Amino acid sequence: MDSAEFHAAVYETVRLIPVLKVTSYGHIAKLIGMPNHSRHVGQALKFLTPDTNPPVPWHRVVSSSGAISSRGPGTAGARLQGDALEAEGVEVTVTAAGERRVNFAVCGWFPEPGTV
DNA sequence: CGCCTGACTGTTG
DNA sequence: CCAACAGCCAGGC
Repeated sequence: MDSAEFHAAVYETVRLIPVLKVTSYGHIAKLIGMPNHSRHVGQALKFLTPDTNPPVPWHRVVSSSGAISSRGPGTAGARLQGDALEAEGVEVTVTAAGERRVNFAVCGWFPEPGTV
């Protein structure tokens, strides 16, 4: 699988995430058969732009702990992701440190590979 | 070929 | 809950 196929696989999988559900980078990696490529899932997602077509609901992908990883300077990206999730009706918790996280117990989506 | 980086993860104390 | 560590691997230099 080359880089382009990897990206495509990640995008396809992310589009499978139901509304009001979120999952983790690591799980996306497992679903596409590459359990050790969690970092590259993030790399594939950052390659996306608001104009990407068809659209990919990347905001439904967070770290394994449910926290939204801050990328780049400040919390701009994480804030936008949190807003996008809230806009869809997902419960987003904001800690005292301003860190955004989602409640996996309520909206976690972790199907076993092969069952999707 | 080696070294560093990163939208990561799991274990340990 | 948080910090430190140790794996992980493609991509840029």
